Amino acid sequence: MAALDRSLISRLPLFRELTPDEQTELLRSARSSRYAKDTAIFEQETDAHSFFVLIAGHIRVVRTTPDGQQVIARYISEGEIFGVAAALGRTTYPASAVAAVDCVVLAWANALWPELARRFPAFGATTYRTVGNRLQETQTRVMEMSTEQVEQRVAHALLRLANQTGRKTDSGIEIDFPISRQDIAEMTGTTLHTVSRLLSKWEERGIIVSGRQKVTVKDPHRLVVLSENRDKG
Amino acid sequence: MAALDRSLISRLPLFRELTPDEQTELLRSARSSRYAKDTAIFEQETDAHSFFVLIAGHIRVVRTTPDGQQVIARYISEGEIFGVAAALGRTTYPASAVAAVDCVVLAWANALWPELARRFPAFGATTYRTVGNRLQETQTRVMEMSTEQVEQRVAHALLRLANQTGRKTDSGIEIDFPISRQDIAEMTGTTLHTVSRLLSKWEERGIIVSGRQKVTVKDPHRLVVLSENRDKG
DNA sequence: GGCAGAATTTGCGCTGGCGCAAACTCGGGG
DNA sequence: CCCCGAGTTTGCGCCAGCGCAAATTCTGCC
Repeated sequence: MAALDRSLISRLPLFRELTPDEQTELLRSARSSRYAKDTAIFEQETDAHSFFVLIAGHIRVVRTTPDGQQVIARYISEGEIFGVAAALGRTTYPASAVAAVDCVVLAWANALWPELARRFPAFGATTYRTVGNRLQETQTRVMEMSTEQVEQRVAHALLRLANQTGRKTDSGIEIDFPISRQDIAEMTGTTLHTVSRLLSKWEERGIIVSGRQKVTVKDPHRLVVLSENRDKG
Repeated sequence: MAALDRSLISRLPLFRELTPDEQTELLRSARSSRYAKDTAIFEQETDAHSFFVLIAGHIRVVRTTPDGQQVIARYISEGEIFGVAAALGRTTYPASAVAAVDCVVLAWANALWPELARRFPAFGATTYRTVGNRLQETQTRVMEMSTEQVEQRVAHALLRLANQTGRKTDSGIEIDFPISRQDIAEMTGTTLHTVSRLLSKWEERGIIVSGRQKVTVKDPHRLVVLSENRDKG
């Protein structure tokens, strides 16, 4: 394996508080891998052996129900840490991680976590802050599913995707990885049919443009209105 | 304030890995308070000043939407740590904590967290394990809300309550704090009307008995069947 | 012991969104 | 360049569960 270059991580918030030497040291214990689109980085319920940082690409975190239905827990963007079972004392991964596009990933063996967290406190702290954010986001999602209509939830989901992974184009903010109606349905607790109908309606009104596995938000503001308003359908 | 007795916490899993001396030391930096039923230990969005351990009672963790609707994030039982904003680098509480019955609570100033976590690694590790469990539970709840019918969700919620806080009586497993139909609705994303109808139906069939702010599970097994089965209404 | 208010039950009508099915469209591999 | 299959759109019928409303039953307080 080639030595990993510090430039891989020096720009990422997760590592920014570390000195160059520390960054180099942290990298020395990591291994890097590529994952082709639609391959799994790890699978739900399997023994957690490593934790990861996404260097390039997008990852879909998916939980599968006992009867095989899938729910998308979240998307991971570049620079984010994921699969942090070790930091939370878990022995298995509670979900699967699947490359949404070709990805580059750094991995550390779980056994290294205690030492790394001790040696680089800022790294540990950032990780736990991330966990805290995800817990809150997940609870927010429970709230949305409890109190909002499907239309509001899908609007919220698109806005979140646009913010987190949106790429500005001349026609609007494009979600920069392939995402199907089915994916959006699995993020919002509805069916691909309902998502399709909503996107069609919004496209008619010029709020978005969408194609096969592709959504571009043209008018975020009107989407915000939809996400807040129980009526105004 | 009277000195806190080590017997308060020595039986709790959170502290069991600590030596008696360590337990005493940990207690020295804590303060204990009582909260009457329906009073708040902390409020959503306010500055997080402390983290807590519940010594006696039951606590409801509630999130309120911008338009005032409430969702119950979880119930805290005796011995559990809660309000751990500090450990996750948050500056405000993401939810409110309200005493479901009269409660006794230990509190530590947030500023103490780093030192305590360093000094008592087992304490920190247990806390993070708890956070990990809650994250997973919350994601499970998202899954349930995405894929299950209301009847299944309410059955799941009752089973969870019975397991976590159930008290065995001669007539079944009684949830040992006052819980209204409205509360159950806020846990499962439905309305008190629907909960009431379900409980009535289950009572007719002898699966539960229920009264005002009270539910006793008589036949957990049939409740499990209901929680798993999309039909068999 | 009685009363006011809270919690619960139950009826009824309506509808958002699901399930099913069929048609259509697009993009990539052969 | 054409074909195949995945992804998407759209129509249609139905029903779980919500919203509203009213009646009923507790229960804690005075």
